[in-house]
Parts: sequence; structure tokens; C-alpha cells
Amino acid sequence: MAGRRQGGVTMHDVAAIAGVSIKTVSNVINGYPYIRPETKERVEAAIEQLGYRVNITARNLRQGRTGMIGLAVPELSLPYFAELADSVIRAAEPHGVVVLIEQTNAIRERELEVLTSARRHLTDGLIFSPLALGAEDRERFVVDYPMVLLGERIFHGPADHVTMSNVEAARAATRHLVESGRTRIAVIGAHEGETIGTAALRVQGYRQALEDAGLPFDPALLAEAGAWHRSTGAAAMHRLLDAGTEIDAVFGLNDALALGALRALHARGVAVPEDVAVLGFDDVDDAAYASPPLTSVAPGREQIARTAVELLLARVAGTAEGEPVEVYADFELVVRESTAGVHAPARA
Amino acid sequence: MAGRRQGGVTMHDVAAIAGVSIKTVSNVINGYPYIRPETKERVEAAIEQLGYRVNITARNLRQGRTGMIGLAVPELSLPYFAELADSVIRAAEPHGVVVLIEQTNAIRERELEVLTSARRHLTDGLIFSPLALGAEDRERFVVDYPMVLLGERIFHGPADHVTMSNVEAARAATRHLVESGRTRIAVIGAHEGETIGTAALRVQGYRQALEDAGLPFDPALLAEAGAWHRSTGAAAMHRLLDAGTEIDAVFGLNDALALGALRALHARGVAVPEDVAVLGFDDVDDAAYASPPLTSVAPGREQIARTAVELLLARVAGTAEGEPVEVYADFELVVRESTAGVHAPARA
DNA sequence: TTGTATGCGTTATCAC
DNA sequence: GTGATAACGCATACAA
Repeated sequence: MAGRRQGGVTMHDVAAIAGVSIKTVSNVINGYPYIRPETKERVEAAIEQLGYRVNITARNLRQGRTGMIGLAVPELSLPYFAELADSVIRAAEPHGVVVLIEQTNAIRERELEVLTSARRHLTDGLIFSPLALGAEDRERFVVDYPMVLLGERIFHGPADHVTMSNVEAARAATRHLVESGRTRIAVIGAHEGETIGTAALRVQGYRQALEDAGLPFDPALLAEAGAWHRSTGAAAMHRLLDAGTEIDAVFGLNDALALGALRALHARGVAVPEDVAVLGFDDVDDAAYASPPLTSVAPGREQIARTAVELLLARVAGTAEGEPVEVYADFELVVRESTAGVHAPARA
Repeated sequence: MAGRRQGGVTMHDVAAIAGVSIKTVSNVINGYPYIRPETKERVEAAIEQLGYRVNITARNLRQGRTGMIGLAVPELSLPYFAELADSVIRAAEPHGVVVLIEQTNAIRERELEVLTSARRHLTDGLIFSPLALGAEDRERFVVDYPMVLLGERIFHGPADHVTMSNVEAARAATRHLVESGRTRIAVIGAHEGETIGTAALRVQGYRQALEDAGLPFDPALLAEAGAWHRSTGAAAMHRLLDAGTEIDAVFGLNDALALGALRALHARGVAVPEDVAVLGFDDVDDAAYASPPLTSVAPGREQIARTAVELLLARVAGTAEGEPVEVYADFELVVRESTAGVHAPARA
């Protein structure tokens, strides 16, 4: 018995029972309009009786499409990507498309493998959020299937790209801190020497905002954090405090970092927002429930997901052709308690 | 050009270039040992030259297996399920199996749809964590494909089942609170009138622990929360505080509820753990980074994922037959600051 | 060691 | 309106 699973009942069986040809069964299933009602009923009865379900694999082979798209992200344990995956699945649903999720763990080899895997033949297209590959790998992204890139690793690449205005968003976030009287704003999550990627763009926005306000830029306020997790955010915050650097605000380059910093500040008895304001980026669900609730930049996740799915499916359908497009999703600064109040300048 | 994507190069093309038959190409790809080295080289060269990749859909149709399993969960935005999905994907990987995630949003119709969808033909089996369906739907779970159930909605059902000892775990958690001197322990997330499901089991463990300690059970300490989100946890906590119920500990039936309660306590100026201890369930990543860090029950997520995948694949391969099995994963109480210190009884 | 031929379960192209 | 029949791309029994 260990062989015949999944019913094994085919269109032929249905056709035999209904006393019609296999083509007619197919017609009924696919909603072909010109069928005599009684024929249709007979077929439907047979389908019901046998518990028949179409074999999608066979249909896929025949049609050359699978109704699946791939989504490659670092890992679902990271709330941002879990929420992104949620949004992508929801966005694909109305199109009758399901999502195959692949985790790369931000490992270079795995990201390369995603691009060339035989699985690419199993999906109609790929939404890819690389974290390890970058501009220097540009030619690896030249592929023969529809792809939409997310994030800040590749710009003007060979594929459609959905991203957000990181520089502008970070600038607006920093401006918000400046406007509430903060002058010694630390940044957690910097990647030294990097000129491309999320960190670099957000630091750039931060510096622009300082410049806008006529505030000096102090490198001592930049704290490194390779992986953007809470633990690294907390560690970086501790380092800043240990170094005795004067600080009245912290800009975590993502929420995990900011929440980690929040935790460290709390542990050290630093009051938030009274002594130090904290601001994050991504507006994950957690942000609203931190103590105090975390001010954060909402990157328009739903919009990013929807846009990515639509761009991808348009390429799949062949309705979109030509040059890759670049879409910037809208962002919004969500102000909460962690940056509340007007601060008296550190040095009067 | 909007038609021929994905190369469209087949084994026939490779065979033609290599000057061999399609069978030989197939042999090379599938690692058939008895091939003359020079033949193999020629084939590999042709594959390289044409950029050929096997069409998995065709292979699937031929072999009657897809190398995919389905994972149906409420939603990935809930950290517990995001982390579970992560673990399932990782557990499937060494078996060369990928995971198709479907979200049910805990909606009854969608959970039923998962069971009967044509997509079931696309996966070799299903790992299903229902939240809306229950024991009364037992016969809906009688299906003709391999399935492993997760959670606490169905016991002794028609499919393999991986779960945890909710009663024991809740009992151990409550005992921990009792042992640190707490006597007025509120529970957040109860589902009134429910006798089955996660909430009922955990409340049962809570009551057992009270009984063990000779403490009375006070219904006023049970706070309802339909959906187990932070917002509902916070709301329930506020209701308890508003009601003036005397409380020196809170047991959130999951971490989201506990974190919401933590937030509410903080907002009301109640000190944790000094005035009120807080304890959660699931040990999601957030728990360790709350303020204060949240004591929680770790439900053995990795073990659950691994066991589920292995059970499922054994059924798929036909190496496991016979009656459904029921596996209880190990749990562990992770004690953190939110329950620290020994509390002086509320009433001396 | 390699080639030929058949079928997996659909959909599509024609006839009828 | 409906029915034969040929693909879709691969794996495999059977030959050679």
C-alpha cells in the first residue's frame, strides 16, 4: 500500500464514470462556457463521487507555468522578514499564486545558489532580498527568469527593484530627533567602510540631517553592529556607555538594534526618553509594544510586497517588457513615546 | 519574446549536442554509475554550454513526488509561527525538501480549504497547525495524503501529531511563581467555556499547581483574551487593574500576551518583578529582550519541527505505516528577571 | 554501457 | 458541444 497515495484518480476515471471524454472533463474543470448543462452536471457528479482533484503538477508541465513564485530572504526569525513574507503571501493570493520561501541566512554561497538552483524551474519567478551579494556581483543577477530585487544591495541592476528612500527616511528620522532638542545622536548598526547597502544609506541620511541643522558630525557617535540583531544592538549600546561618550539620543538603524539598545539603557538605569531618546527603523510589530513604545520609520512593507508581486507577475505574464524599473516605496515616521518631550541641549 | 522563458532547453537539446541519447543525459544527471567517463564529460560539457537545468515539474510528474511539503499556519506575523516556519524549513533542508507555506489566519473556512485544496497535489504531505478547527471536525482530517498535525486542537486524530505537554509545562511555570512567594497569580488569555485547545490545557496546569500548593482558585484572576496578541494582552491587564483585583503575578498564556501585560503594567507604574511577576509561554526571541527580560516556557520548537518533518517524510516514503503516533516534545522553563526575587505574600 | 519507446495527467489543436 | 490525439520534459523497462 506504500505506493498509491493522493487518490490516484485521474481525468480518465472521471470521464469513464461520466460517460464523456477526458476533454469534456477538462472543459468542465476549467470553466469552458459551451457545455450542455446536463453534461456538466454528470461530470460534476462523477468528480464529487470519486473525490477527484486536478493534478497541478501535470497541469504545470503542460502549461509551462507553476503558479508559484519564490521568495528568498535571510531568515524568517527576523521579524522584518517574517512580516514581509506574510505580506508577500497575502499579495500573491488574489492572483492565485503561492509562495515558496527559501532562507539564505545571509550567506553568500546560499544566495548564489538561490539564483541558479534547479528550483528556479519550479517557480515562475523570484523575489529576492539579498544581504550578502552586492553591486560587485551584478552579472550574477543576469538570469533568464523574471526576478524582482528588494533592499539596498543592488541598484540599477539587471532586474526590477523595489526599495525605499533610505536616505530620505533616515534624514527625516534624525530631523525629528534634532527638532526635539537632541544634539548628541548616536547611531547603532553602522558598517565601517561600507559605501553601499542599507547601513551606508541610512548613515548618509543621518549625516545630511545633522548638516541641515548645522550640527557637527562626531565619528565617536557611530557604533558598529555587523548583524542587526537585538543582542548586537544591546552590545553596541553598552560599548557606547562604557566609552563615556556623551549621548542624548540613539538612532538604531533597525528596530532590533533599537530594541536591544533600549534594553541596555534600561539595564544601566538610563531613562528613556528623559535622558536618551531612542528611534528605530522598520516599525515591526514589536516596536509599538516596547517599553516605552518605540518611535520608528515604517518602510511601507505592504506596498513593497504588493509592488514586488505585481511587477513580478507582469513579467511572468509578459505584459511588462523592456528595461528594469526601480520603485521607491513610501515611508512614514511613526512617533511614539521613546522620543517624546523636548530635550534641553546637553551643553547649554 | 514574451513566451520562451527559463531557457526552454531540454534534455533532447543536450543529447543532440553531446551526440548521445536522452537516456544517457538522464543517467549523467541522476548520477547513474555505469557511464563511460568520456561520455559523461561530453554530456556535462553540453549541459554547461547550454546552461541546461532539469525541469523539476516534469520530473515530479514522472516520479509522482514533488519534493515539497506544505506548512499551514495562522500567520507568519506571529513570532511563534515565524520561528516555527524557520525551524521547519531548516529541518526539511537536509532531506532535499522545500516548504510551501500557507496562511490560514485562523479562519475556519481557510483551514478547511487547506485540507482539500488542489495544492495538496503539489506537495508530498502537509504539516498543519490548526487554530479554528477542533475535535468536532475530526472526520475532516481523514485525508488521503500524509499529514502531521501540530498544536492542541486535535488529539487522537487520524493523523500523526506532534505537540507538547501543555498541562505539565503550565503547572511547572505556575509552581515557579508559587515557589517565589506569589499567591495571587492572574492568568491572561483564558477562553471561557473552552474545554479543549491550548488555553484550556494551560489553565488546567495552572489550577493543578495551585492545588498542589494548597492555594485557592479565584475565577476573578482569569482574564479572557480571544486572540493572543500583545494588544489583547495589554487590554486584559488593564481590565484586571481597573477591576482592582489583588495581583502579585501574571501568567500570560503566550509571550505576546505576557509582553502586552508587561507593557500595561509599565504604563500603570506597577513595578515588575517587585510588585508583580510576569511569566510567558513560547520563549520567542523577544522574550529575552523585554524590559525586564521575560521568564517563559520554551516549548522545544526545534524538536517539534524536526519531529514533524521526520514523521511526515517517513509517511511519504512509506517507511512508516500503521496507526498515527502522538509525540510530546520537551519543554523547559527559562527563568529571567521578570519573575526574580522572593515575594512577600500579599496577605500575611 | 547506451539507445528506444512508453507513460506520468494535463491542456490544446483540431476535427466532427 | 464534444471527442481523438498530440504534446509538455522527464524517468525507466526493456533492448541492444
